This record gives sequence, structure tokens and C-alpha cells, in this order.
Amino acid sequence: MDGTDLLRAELVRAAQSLGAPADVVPVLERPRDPSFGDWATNLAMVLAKPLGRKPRDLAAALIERIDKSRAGISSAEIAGPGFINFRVSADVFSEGLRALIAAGEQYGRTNAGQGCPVNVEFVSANPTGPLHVGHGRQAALGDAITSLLAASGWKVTREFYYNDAGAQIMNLALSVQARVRQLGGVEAAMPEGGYHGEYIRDLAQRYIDEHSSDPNADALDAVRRFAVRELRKEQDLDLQAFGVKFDVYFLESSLYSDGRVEATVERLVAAGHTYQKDGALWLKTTDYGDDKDRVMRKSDGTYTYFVPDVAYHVTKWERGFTRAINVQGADHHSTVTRVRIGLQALDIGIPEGYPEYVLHQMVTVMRGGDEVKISKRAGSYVTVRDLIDEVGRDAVRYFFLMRKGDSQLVFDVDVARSQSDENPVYYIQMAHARMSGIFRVGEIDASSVTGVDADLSVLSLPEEQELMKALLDYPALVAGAAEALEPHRIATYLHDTAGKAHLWYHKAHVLNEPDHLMRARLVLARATQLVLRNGLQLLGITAPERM
RNA sequence: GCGCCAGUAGCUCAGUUGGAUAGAGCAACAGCCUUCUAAGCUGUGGGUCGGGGGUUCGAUUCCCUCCUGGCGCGCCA
Repeated sequence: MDGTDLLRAELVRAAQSLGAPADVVPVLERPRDPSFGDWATNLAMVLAKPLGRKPRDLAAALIERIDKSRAGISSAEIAGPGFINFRVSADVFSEGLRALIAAGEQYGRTNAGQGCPVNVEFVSANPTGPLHVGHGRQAALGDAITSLLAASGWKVTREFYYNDAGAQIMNLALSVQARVRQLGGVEAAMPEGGYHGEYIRDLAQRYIDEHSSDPNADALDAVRRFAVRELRKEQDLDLQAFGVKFDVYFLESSLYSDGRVEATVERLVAAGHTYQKDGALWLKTTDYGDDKDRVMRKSDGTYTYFVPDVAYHVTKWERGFTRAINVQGADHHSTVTRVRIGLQALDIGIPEGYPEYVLHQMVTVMRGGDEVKISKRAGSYVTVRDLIDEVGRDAVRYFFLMRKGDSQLVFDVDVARSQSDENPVYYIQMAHARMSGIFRVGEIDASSVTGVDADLSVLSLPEEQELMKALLDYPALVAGAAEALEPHRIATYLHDTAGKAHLWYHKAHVLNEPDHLMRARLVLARATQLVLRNGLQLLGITAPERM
């Protein structure tokens, strides 16, 4: 696709004729300095030792045995300690651009996943309050990961797991109940570990308005159902504002009503991995490398959180998801081992690394120069909605995606707001808008540009060469990002490529140039527009035609 | 004490799975709008890649060790 297949094949042939093993895989990479060429390989240095020859001699021998026209290169030279630098022949670029445009919205998509099902679970916030900034990171990350997987040929199911059955929910109900009573002039204490946010008071007021027959909120179960329903509605609105959609909402409570929690426990007992101690039921996680055994059923008869978690993941497996990915905050790190061990101990054929986890580090929020301590119970946090209202959906998404998940993220609300015009996302969108502007001003239908009738060898400016190289790198980049589950690579690439596009735009005119030049440059503009658009779409960011 | 993650320019971060002279944005300074969008472009300054060992042709990248920060380590979720 990016033209390296032919070159790689030639290198393998040449290396084998010199005695290299049959499974040799030459690594091709872009030289740091573009003046060195289009591709470089360290093959001669890698083979030097096993073949007992000097790297530079070996490089010379390799070059001699390569059929340049078959490899699609115009030159090959030895550099430094034994690198071989290649220059790609012009028609590789030309054909690459035409193929890019022909693929259109499909450019960058592959069938690596071969239609296999994969379940991606993310956000999974407890319905005990609005979505905060940490959920925002997870929503952006999870959403982009599902897009990457879908673009790589996986059949993706996007799932949201609601913990609507635990002690937290009881806390929520009791908190609302206390507020209802307080509003009615009755003295009532908040429960220990209760939720103190302002939204609890709002919920209480609405409960009073809608339940005139229960002024003191004595019907605790009704309070619980009301609070959960209302908060889920709120969360749905937050997600909608962020443009994130799910295919499946899975309720923890259903695991109990279906008897799946019980069945899981019975299965673990039957498999012989449990024992009784101190009135509780324990799982022998130490058999699987944990540092201590874990309680499954407490002495009061209720289950610890990881038991329904295990039961839940059994349903993923039984629903046919041979691959499952969980996007979670690093504070849930300790669940990884336990859920996996629980699944192993069931002895039902679930593979060891199931499910996969993408853990992202914590988000700290700065406001007015101070860190905002995020605590739902204390009622201090920044919601996803706040961020979207303040800086816009596209910018919030980009901000959350521009760095690796496993580095901590400082979200300075003041900076995000005051510098919203300088947010890098606008830089990328602007590059796309500029490409679109060329077609608009020239009154040319962009989709009519194919490149088949243009001589693309006139795209010889260094800025044009650099831009073309970047555009042709895109499919390999998407594949790599999807495999590593790292959307930030797309963000970095887009920023970089947008820079090359701006540079070219500034240097070279398209319209009102001699016809043959204009036709060729329209092809490049079209290709750039498509790549930026496709990449932004993977991140869930809009690609405006004008700004 | 144990486990996971991080430490790269004044700040926020990339670094293509071990390559050549370590990059970008912001901030600072100096320039560029009669031509498809100046939300742009050009130039300048700025680094013991946390410290120390090791592995090899070659280390920001892999291994060991120490230091610093974050998150976990519950019959909470």
C-alpha cells in the first residue's frame, strides 16, 4: 500500500542470496533527515554479525543484487555505519496518490480484524452523579479506540456497564432521602459516605414535586429507582453532547436477577478454587499468582464487587466476544488481576489475557491556579458538560486524545478556555478547511478529481514531496495505532501532517497556475483533504469545510 | 513494604517497538497579508533525555539499581 512491499521483497531476495536466513524481515523506516532519502534500512547492520561481514561491505553487496525497477526505487546508497538509503521512483508516489483518492473514505481502512467480534467497554460510570472530567478522557479514548478497531476490520460492539446494584446505589438513595426530608423541614442526617453534590438536592426537589404521596421519601426503593433513572438520563445527555454512542447498556442488577452471580460462584466452588474462612467464602487467587486470596462472599452474605464483574465477563465470552477490551482509569488497576483470575478459575476455556485492559492515568483539573479535588461525595468536580460548554466538543476530544493514555493529564480549565483559539485541533481543522477552500473558490467538484489525467511528476517541490510521503504513511499509521490501541498516534500524525499541508499551501498556489501544474496540485489538495478528514473522523472530531 | 504508570527545552508533551545532528505546540524575541482563509508562514534562542551501572557496532528506547511524583494494595466499588 505504501509502496514498501516491493522494496521489502527485493531486500529479502538479495539478503537470502547472500546467505541470510529465510525468515529475515527487513525493517524500513523514514530517515530522520529527509535529505537522506525516502526510506532507510538497517538490514546490513543486522546481518553483519550472523554473516560475518562488515556492515558497509554487506550493504554494497545488497545494493548490487537489488533490481531497482522491481523494487520501485530510483537510487540506493550506503550511509553512516551501514544504512542503506533509498529514493523512491516518482511513479510510486503518483500511483500511491491515485490509489489514495480512489479509496476515498476507505483510505486507511484495512481488514486486519477480518470481521471478528470485539467488545469494547468504556465509561461505565456509576449512576450516582454526572460524568466528570475523568469520564471525559475515557469517553474520548474508548470512542477513538472503537473507531480504530472498526477501521481495521473488527466488528465492534460498544458497551456501557452500569453498576446499579451495589452499596453505592444504596448510598445514593439514602442521600436523596435525607435531602428530601431536610427540604420538608425534618431533621435528617446524610448517610456516612453519602453524596453531597448540589445535584442531590435538585433530585430531592424533583422527587418531592413528582411524588406528592411520599413527602418524606419513605419509599426508599422508589427513591432509588427515581434517582438512578434521572441520573442515567443526565449521563445520556452528557454522552450525547460529547457525540458518544453505545450499542449495549449492560445492567449489573441483571446479573443478580438472572442468577448469573450465583451460577458463577457455584462454578468456582465446583472447580475447587474456593474455601470457607471466618464466615466468608474465599477464592484461591494465590494459585494464579496473586499475593493474597480474595473474599468472594462476605460474612454478611453479600458479594464483593469482583464476583459480579467475573459473571459479567463470562457473558461477554458467551455472547461470542473472543476479544474484549476494557478502557478504565488506572485507579481500577487492581481489578485487572482479579477479574482475569476469576475467569481462569472457572475452567471454561477463557484465555489467560482475557479481557485486555487499556488503563489511562488520572486527570487532574486546575482551575484558578489550584487543583480541583474531584470527589463526587464532596460534590466538587468539573463535568464533561462544563468542558464542552467552555471549549467545544472538538477541542475537548482532541485535548483528551493528544497524549498517551498512560501519562497523567492536567486539564487546566482556564487555559483551555482562554487559549481555545490556539488549540491544536483548530490547526488541523484549518488545514482541512484550506484544502476545501481551494475547490470552493475554484468552483471545482473535489470528488471529480481522480488524478488519472494528471502528470503528477510535476509535484517536485520539497514541500510537495514531504506532504505526499506523509499522506502515503497514513494506512500504516492507522494499522499501528489500532494494534497498539493508541489513538494519540493519530492525533500526533494529524498535527504533523496539517503542518506539512500549511507549509505547502503557503509555498505553492493551486488555482491560476498553468493547467498541467494546477491539475497535479488539485490531486494533492484532494488527497490531503481526504486524509485529514479520515483521520479526524477516527478521533470523532469534525472536519469543517470552512472556518 | 509490594505492584502498576510516569520523569525528555521555561511550560504541556511526541519520539515510528534499538538507529544517523533528540522533535512539536505554547511562552520569548525578530520578520511576512494586492494572489486559493494571517486560526497561517519564516527565522532566533533554549537539552548532563531524573542519577548511576550494564547489554552491543549503536540506548531516550532493553536489563539492574537508586531518587522523585501519581495510582492501587479492604469481608469498599
